[in-house]
Amino acid sequence: MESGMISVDKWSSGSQVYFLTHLHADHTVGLSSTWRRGLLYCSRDTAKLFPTKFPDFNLSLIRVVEIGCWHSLSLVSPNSGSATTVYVMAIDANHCPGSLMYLFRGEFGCMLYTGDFRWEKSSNTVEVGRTMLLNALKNEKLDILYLDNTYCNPRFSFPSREVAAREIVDIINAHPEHDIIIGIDSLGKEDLLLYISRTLNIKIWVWPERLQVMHLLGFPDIFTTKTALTRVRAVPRYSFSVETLECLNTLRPTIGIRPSGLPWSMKAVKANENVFGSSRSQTHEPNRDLRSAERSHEYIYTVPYSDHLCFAEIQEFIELLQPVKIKGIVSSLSSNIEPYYFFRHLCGTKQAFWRLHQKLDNEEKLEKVGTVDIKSTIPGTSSVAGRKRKKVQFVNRVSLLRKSGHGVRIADS
DNA sequence: GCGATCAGAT
DNA sequence: CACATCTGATCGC
Repeated sequence: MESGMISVDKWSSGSQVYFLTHLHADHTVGLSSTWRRGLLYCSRDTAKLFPTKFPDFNLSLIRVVEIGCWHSLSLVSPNSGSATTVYVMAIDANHCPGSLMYLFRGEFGCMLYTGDFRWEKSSNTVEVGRTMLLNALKNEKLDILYLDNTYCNPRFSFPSREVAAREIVDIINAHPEHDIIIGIDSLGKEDLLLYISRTLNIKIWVWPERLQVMHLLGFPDIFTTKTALTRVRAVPRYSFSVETLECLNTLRPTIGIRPSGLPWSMKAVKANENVFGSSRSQTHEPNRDLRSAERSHEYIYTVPYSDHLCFAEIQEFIELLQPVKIKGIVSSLSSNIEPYYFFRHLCGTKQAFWRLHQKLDNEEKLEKVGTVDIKSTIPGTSSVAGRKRKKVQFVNRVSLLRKSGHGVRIADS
């Protein structure tokens, strides 16, 4: 029977209340202007932006969750059918404007749903979030951690956004006579644009809808839709291509910058090929020596500016919280796998629990993550050939899982 | 005809 | 190869 209490980033029916971590499109699949399944909890910034994405949404269904304090929800226990109270605290997820993680406490125990997040040592937001989490958990164990496992593989090593932003400014400074275009999405990377603007004392062009988002979020007046005012333009990522750059270069010398992308993963694969063999005694620091910006094309620079945490940050986060159990919130075709594949040894209590489940998980993994590159993660694992045979036959199932997207229903009966 | 869902491209 | 998003096709009402 499907009768849950709480859904996070999941919009099929059957829950009493619904939580949204942030407003990126892949987390709102199933939400629409005609929503009427129940109350929707989100951050203040997310609530502000809501009407731009869902114009006719019934705003009386939205509840703003303030960061850093416990809120109580009166719900019905799916087990007993009687009233029960659930407590929730929101923490800044440091992913995009308005993004939150949610810490829940109730009859089901204590669980944290991170949503997409970044966890940089150097970040003040992270420092605040760390304190909030530790205070909120105090002497209580975290039963389940729903984790952003987007980059949960040692191959994913990249610098803080602060470092990446400096690299981008360096690239711009190295092209004083060029126009610059930067590919961004409809939400996110605002801090990068602010940093560029402040450092170079220059305005940033954005497209009109994006300017409206900036205004709604209360960013300083450094964004403009007037092309003549600046040589730096932030453009929708989908309109950013080799063809675009080649076309622009027939008019004016122009370079494109892509914050995020693949070169760091390719390099990291080479650099870390054997890393897992010794990784249990070794920490994975973000690679500071590697010059990470890469010229992937005559006019295009790709810089590892990521709004998701890297592998080393995942490790730190798990060591901090020592959850009993971890579940990844992202399923991917090939390059990441279930977090406890790497971090089982860092989980709280109940080693027997893990031993028991490891066998099941290994079998399950073949089905869920059929195309994972075993060689680059655990060299020398036996029966690799057997796993590879499974690879093809599970591709369809993996892609189904992938389409199912993010989100979870908590405390199903 | 419209929204929801999916496949494919970027 | 990753993410997040757009376009266009298809499905269901």
